[in-house]
Amino acid sequence: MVENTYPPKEKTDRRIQRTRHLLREALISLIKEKNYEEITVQDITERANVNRSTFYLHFKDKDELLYKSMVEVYDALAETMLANKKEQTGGLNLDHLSDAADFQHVADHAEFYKVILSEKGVASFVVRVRKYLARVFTEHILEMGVGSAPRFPLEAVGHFLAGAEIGLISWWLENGKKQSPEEMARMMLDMCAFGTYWALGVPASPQEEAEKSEG
Amino acid sequence: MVENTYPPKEKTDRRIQRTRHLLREALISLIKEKNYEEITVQDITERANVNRSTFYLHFKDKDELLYKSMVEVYDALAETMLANKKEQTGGLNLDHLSDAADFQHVADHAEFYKVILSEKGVASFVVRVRKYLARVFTEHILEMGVGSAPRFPLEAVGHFLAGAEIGLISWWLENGKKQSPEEMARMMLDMCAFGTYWALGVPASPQEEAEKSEG
DNA sequence: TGTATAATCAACACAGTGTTGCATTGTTAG
DNA sequence: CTAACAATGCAACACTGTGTTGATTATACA
Repeated sequence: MVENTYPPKEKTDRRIQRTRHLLREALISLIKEKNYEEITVQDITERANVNRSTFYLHFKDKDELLYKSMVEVYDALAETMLANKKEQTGGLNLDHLSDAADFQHVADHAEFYKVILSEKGVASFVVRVRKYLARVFTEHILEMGVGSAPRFPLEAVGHFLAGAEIGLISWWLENGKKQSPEEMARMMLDMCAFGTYWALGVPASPQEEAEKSEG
Repeated sequence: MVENTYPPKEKTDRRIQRTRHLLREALISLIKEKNYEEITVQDITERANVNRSTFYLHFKDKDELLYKSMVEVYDALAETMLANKKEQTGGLNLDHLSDAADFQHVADHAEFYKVILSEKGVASFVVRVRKYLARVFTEHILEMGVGSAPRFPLEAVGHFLAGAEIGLISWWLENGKKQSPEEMARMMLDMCAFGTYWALGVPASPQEEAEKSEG
């Protein structure tokens, strides 16, 4: 009897699991030491203690290895945010935009994100995540029902939020994750909702308050 | 007589200028077509119509070529922001944080930034710019004199702002720079000062307003 | 125009790649 | 437990790109 499941299981053999895991770990471990671009397949297989030809049985090249690792994390992120969205019950508001769930997700994959968001990291992944976040934020803003007169293009706001979140996350990871995911979510939410003047405990300058009430 | 100037002029010879310019342009042009990592020195010299060995008379490898191109832009950015800072006269406020000058700088180097911030771009440059912006923002916040009780670590706010600005810039460039630098600066400033609710023309939710006034 | 020096060209050893055929080992199903 | 077979190890291959060299040609500048 054929199982005919999708995605195909195919990973039953422990050797496959073991090899792929070793290669993945070796790559992550190497990215900590040198730029991704400088890493060779030889380096990876050497560290993984796997024959070089075996590498090619599993991956086309090192990019595919990285890509498949990324997709795994990326899918987990998407899943996290989707699940988070579904449990929303009416009364949508910006709270959702930075529910602790996404910071929790980052914490769960801290090592991966720390490496990949660093100077030694991979541009394509960061940009992809930023675009993904921007899309999610923008869609959510739409569902929230914006007021009669949004002052700026919604997409711009989405990208602003996405960039800001990545900025916060990078700072968080580089400084040893001293805050809890909940604290980080609160930071994100508060700064988005009330602005940075408020976050700093500084009153907005007079002319700006004037502009605000006139607008 | 020895000139002994610093930095050394050395670029008097037109041949040098010409060659380096050709190589730089070739690299930028190639990044538009394929990932930076896939580009070879051969590709670059071929497109620049320069002998491969000539390349090595000027640069150690393609990383150095890119790095020197980056530094040029990066220095220009730093200079822009420093000049901008100096002409501030008392009454510091967040306005400075996104004076149109930096968006103007990006506009002046639009092609470079568009490529380098894209999926095909270079992680190290983006991270470096983000960190630089975060530092500038944080320092400025300090000089501004924060209130007695900043609610979050100042560095976190700095990284939030830096990420947000990069998010906005990326969106701007990807969408064909339809806004003027001044419009972009206004977006950045307003969203930072008043928050995204305000930017969207949506009132903050009641419990948040309560939290705000209690804080 | 003369001279310094930049660019070209051909050739080199060397790194890493991607693939192959065959031997060896480990896993799983029966 | 054992047989079948799938995954891995191993050695060798052609190929591409690198970084350097020495001799030669082209050109900028004074």
